[in-house]
Amino acid sequence: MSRPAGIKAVAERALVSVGTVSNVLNRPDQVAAPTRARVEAAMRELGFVRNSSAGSLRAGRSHALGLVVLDIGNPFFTDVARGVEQAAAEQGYAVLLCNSDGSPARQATHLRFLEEHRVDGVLLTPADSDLDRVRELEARGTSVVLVDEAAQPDRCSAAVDDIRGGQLVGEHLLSRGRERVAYVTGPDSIRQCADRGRGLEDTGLHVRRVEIDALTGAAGYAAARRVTRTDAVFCANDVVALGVLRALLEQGVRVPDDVALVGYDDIEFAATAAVPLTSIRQPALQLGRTAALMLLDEISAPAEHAHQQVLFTPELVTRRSTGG
Amino acid sequence: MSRPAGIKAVAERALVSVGTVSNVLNRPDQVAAPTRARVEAAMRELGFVRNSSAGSLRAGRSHALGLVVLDIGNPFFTDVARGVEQAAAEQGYAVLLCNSDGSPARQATHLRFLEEHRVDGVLLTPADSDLDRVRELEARGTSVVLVDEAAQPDRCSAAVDDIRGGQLVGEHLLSRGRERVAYVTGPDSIRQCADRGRGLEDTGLHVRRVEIDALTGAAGYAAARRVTRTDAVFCANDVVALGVLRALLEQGVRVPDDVALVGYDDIEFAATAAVPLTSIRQPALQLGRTAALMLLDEISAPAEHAHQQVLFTPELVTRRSTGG
DNA sequence: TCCGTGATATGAAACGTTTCATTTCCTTGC
DNA sequence: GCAAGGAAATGAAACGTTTCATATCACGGA
Repeated sequence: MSRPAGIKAVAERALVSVGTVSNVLNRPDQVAAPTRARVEAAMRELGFVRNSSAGSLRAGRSHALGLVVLDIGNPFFTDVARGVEQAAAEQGYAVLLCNSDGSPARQATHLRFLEEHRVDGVLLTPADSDLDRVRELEARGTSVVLVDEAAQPDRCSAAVDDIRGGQLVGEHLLSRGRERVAYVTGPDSIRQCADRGRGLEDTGLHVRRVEIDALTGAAGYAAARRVTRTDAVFCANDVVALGVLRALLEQGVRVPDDVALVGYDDIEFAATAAVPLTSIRQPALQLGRTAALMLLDEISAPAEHAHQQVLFTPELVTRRSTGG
Repeated sequence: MSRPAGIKAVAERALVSVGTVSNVLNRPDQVAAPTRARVEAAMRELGFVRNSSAGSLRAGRSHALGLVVLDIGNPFFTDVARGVEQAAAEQGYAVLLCNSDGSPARQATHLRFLEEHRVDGVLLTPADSDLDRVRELEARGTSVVLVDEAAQPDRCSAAVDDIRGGQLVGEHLLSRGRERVAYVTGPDSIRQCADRGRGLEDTGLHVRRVEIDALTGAAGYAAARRVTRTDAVFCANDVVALGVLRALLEQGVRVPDDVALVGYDDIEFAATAAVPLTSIRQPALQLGRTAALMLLDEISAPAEHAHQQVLFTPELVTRRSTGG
């Protein structure tokens, strides 16, 4: 299997120099129409496919962005990814999508991979409160924008106010007369979990933490057994909440009569749940879009670029799981 | 911003040749321990990160696979992706994940992107019954394995028997005494949709097709209005079914008393739905794994490789939406 | 003493682009 | 008839690796 036809073979067939073929590829308007037509014909005939390795090696940029999300199984993040891809595509950038599944080790592996591929910038939902690797990445020249995580002034970020989200939940539960709430959440090293809990506690509710090691439906299902003597359960996200819901219903617990239940993210499936789920809506698509636009701005004009920390406001969506 | 340190800078600092540095990277056991240590130290000190563009340019392979899925928003496909990534990682391959969203145009864009990146192979869930682009890809030397789609003997594939899945649904509905079923589905150009419908009709049920243009919850919700005079609804997948379910409940239709409802894929959220959903379970993870293994086998030993068409069998999971 | 051998290390060529200084060829105005 | 200028095309260098034929060295055996 010989190597596929390159720019050189195309040049020979079209009777032009390789420089001209490259120009057809990258600055078509600087090539006379008939020449261009000849080159394009040659490309078609030879089945030419540009080798982007060679291109980015020489050019020093790849026209690709990296996106590392926390959990590709969570519809919230697929929406974020969609937003990123939209914005990137509009400017001719491709997106390499990676899933850390909340593991710092996998995150590190992916960042390394993206850096080896010389992506022009990285969008990261950190799985790790320790941003040293991110700083190293930046030190070597790769721009990083944090997604769903607020940053210091030395970096761009787009996030949603999780503390406020937690408060919204707390206030809502209080208004429904609930006072003893269990908070089913991941480890505090996941900032979203910590902040939502903090917001909840801000409202003065009596909160008991029930920690799980993965934000999955299965983990939520299993954790439901540990939820006792409460009149409300708040889960760090909807996926977990739906797992908890299933367990509660199987145990014969009435929702919301015995226990109110609140999730987070307002994923599509929250509305179709056995008991439609009260949740916190986040502008996922816009979060991704905004983050990508900031990154692209930084990439295209590093000099004039000013770092920005955008903070979106979450929104309470009440449904039957808290009494509708 | 100067370019990051390369193999050459490392070589200078460690007082060895570039060849030796490359050996440390690729054949560490052929380098004497003290030399290797010196080189590794130099790498650390310079913050060396290998440039994979240069590597794959020269080597002719990228140690990366491409995966194009139909719908990243469907948990079924994220499970497939997980299976693929697992298998790939075990053999030191990375996976570039792309989402066609069912659009042939987006699929074509992604295939082009993957080819330009010279991935060593592609896993594809076709958005398009026309496989000409795939054949071109293969003709230029990229192996392709079809996922969730049965192939001819000239290509590997891993799929689940969708006709059988449709039959399972039909038989089940008949056993529950339902006779007039609406099939809410995407265009027949999506083979999964066509086959599941065919299987359903095989059982002799009276089937009325209700076509939607995207397999989303929203489309299902909207389509529910067009479902009339039936005692059962079968949806091409669970995401759609959950949308239909929401609409039915809002309309005051009782499920399953008035209308039985069946989905497909058995995604996690099917079990926690307002009315837990009868569905067809598919071995998503294993599907991805198997496909990836076949692809990797073809890549590593093209000569001995024999194409295989694996067909998994789907499984009916009955829940309350069809009377439990 | 000398040769053969195996373990290490070397250095230059090659991979397929992009870039840019230069050349070639036409137009245009005087 | 000629210079100036612009448009179009050229060709060689460079990007950072991998690979491979070759060089170097130490050691054991004859």
